[in-house]
Amino acid sequence: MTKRGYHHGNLRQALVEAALRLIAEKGPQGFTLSEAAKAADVTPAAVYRHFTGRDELLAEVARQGYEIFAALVEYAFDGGRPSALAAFEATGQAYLAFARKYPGHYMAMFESGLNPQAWPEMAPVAGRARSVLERAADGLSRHLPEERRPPGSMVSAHVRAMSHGVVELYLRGGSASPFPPEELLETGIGIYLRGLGLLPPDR
Amino acid sequence: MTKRGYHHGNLRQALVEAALRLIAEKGPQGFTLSEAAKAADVTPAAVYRHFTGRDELLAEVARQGYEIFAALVEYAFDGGRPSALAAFEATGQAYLAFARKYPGHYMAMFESGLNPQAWPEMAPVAGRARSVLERAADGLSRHLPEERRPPGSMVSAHVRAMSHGVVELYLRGGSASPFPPEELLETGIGIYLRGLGLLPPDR
DNA sequence: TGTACATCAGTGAACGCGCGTTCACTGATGTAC
DNA sequence: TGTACATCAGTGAACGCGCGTTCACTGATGTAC
Repeated sequence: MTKRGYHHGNLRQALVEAALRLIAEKGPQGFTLSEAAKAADVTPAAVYRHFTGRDELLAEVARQGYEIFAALVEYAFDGGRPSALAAFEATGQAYLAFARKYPGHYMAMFESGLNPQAWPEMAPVAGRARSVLERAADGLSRHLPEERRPPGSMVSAHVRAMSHGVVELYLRGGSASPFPPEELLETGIGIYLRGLGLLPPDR
Repeated sequence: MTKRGYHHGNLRQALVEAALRLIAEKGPQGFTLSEAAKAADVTPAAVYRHFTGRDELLAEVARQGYEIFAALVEYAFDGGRPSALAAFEATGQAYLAFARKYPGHYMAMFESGLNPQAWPEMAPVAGRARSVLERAADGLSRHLPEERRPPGSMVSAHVRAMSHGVVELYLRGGSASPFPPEELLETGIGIYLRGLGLLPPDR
């Protein structure tokens, strides 16, 4: 079933995976084309058979990350059990779990500084994940009285911001905190949803 | 009043300021000692009269950033008007304003990946800003009934996470949002404080 | 099945570049008398 | 005020390194007959 190509086999994907490991280790800025090539047991020049250069390889890593992330989020909401609210509450945790489980993808997506719009293959995939989150948030806020119903795009931006902040400061970074990142995020989002009126005011 | 040194004047600070501009332009990873030297009209080797190397220069930039940030936060809370709550609400905005006004400092502090603990001159200053925020949060949560009173260190971590997330995703990053970062953060923190019970449930 | 040929993935050497860092030096500044 | 000397901030050249990228090539694989 594994169709081997001419020489190496599937060098393209092997390079992506090597890059993934390197990015997770040293960050997206520390990742180099040459090292990725070496890790795939290949000359740097060979990379140019599959990518136009360093940046396109990095962009492909990010693109695959968005693919995985979008699938994850879609699945979480399609099977939104026991309730849409509970599923949405889990969003932040999904974000955090993704950052833990796919650090290379996460860094390429959110810490590399590359602009999704500049890579035509990446933009639509990135948009998909975002739109799922927004629709879920829209669905939720419909339970609120109209006069204090923030748009779904705002709610999902809030949750995304807090999740990303926790990842960068307390999962990744040196910022010490007496609380594990998961707890920090769970409590933070809980308080936020209570503030929205989606959870009862007392415990 | 401006005491000129031997040749250049105050090269040490001139280098810090050159670095600041470069970091703001290209990020902390893109900043190089050689370019900073050139921007200060000096040979790269001259840098070694004032710093042990590239990383120490970067660390000094971050240290000065923490100094400014700590002063800013301290001032905001000492004159906490019209109320401690209002002052605390403004915390996030102060964070965001700092990121806008001092982008080079901000990046050196939070995006360079350097560990404050590794730089003895930096750690205490970094700790000062954090402790002010925590004490302010502690003061606030004392208004809450004991059974739902999260520790100040948790509340300030939540606010810090959301602020940082907004900066990275919506101020800095390419993530488009229909809302300006300031609005996103103000609404986010408002909802959060409402969830804490520090603001009335309705508008 | 066997042979001649076309394709093209990966090689190996080379390029120009900018990096951080070192070192012996030089010459402007500060100081002692 | 003038002179001899000490200091030390900044110079200029050099280093070894790894980077991304290019190019003519080679030889394993696929294909036509």
